[in-house]
Amino acid sequence: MAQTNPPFMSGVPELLVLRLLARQEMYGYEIVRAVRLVTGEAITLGEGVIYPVLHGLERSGAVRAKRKAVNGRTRVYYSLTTKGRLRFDRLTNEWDRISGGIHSALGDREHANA
Amino acid sequence: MAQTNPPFMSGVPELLVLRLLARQEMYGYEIVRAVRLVTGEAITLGEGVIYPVLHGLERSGAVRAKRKAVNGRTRVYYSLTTKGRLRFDRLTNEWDRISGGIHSALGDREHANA
DNA sequence: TGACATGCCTCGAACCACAAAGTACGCTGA
DNA sequence: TCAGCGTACTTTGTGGTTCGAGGCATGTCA
Repeated sequence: MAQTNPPFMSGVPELLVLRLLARQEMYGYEIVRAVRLVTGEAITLGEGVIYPVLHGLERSGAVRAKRKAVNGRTRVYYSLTTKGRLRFDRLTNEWDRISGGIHSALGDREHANA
Repeated sequence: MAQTNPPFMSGVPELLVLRLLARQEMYGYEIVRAVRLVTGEAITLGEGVIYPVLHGLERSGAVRAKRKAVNGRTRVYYSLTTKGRLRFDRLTNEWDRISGGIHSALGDREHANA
């Protein structure tokens, strides 16, 4: 049912969340919409994906949570810690390595029609 | 132990196998070494990854297997079917979409240091 | 005889992305 | 007053997938 493990998406939610939080602190619902924006509509992540990622990152000390009351509503703002910054750098390198490798492999696509 | 679900690797083995077989027929062990080569050492896939992928692709009709005796050893050569060709095209589009989205999101990395 | 490369295969574990649904609040309009 | 909608956070269950380790067999070379 849940079309799980779609191709090429492992690790991507975490990378995108870290990327957004590297720029500025944000809250979950905001991140959900921001992901669509910054990826040019190419990637959409539901709340069921974002919140667990956020909680996992907080548990591992990569982000810090701060509750704020806005319009009588409570929002949980997340910001990157030094540890999160490191994790983001490491993940980015990893992404560059993998996507670079695949780019090489896909290479000259016109020659693929053997 | 088995460091499963490494970031950014879901769907990648299948894509690479299809890519190699789109060029020419190959056997499992050969594919293992070829992956290292065509990705510029960026990606290494063990036999424990390649063989299950091959079997899955065969089961779904994307590749055809042909046994050949070479030097008294039996090799199983795999070649792409029309169905496999379609699957490869679809996966490639998917890869372009996702990697493009991430590229946009990562965008100007110097501005990431908020 | 032993060691090593080739070649195919299986197994179990852990991880994690996802959809769906549930809770709750505040605003607006009828 | 009540319905409906957008915001905001959360939990649950599922299942697909990669991965390391290792088993088995053959051929070659020393």
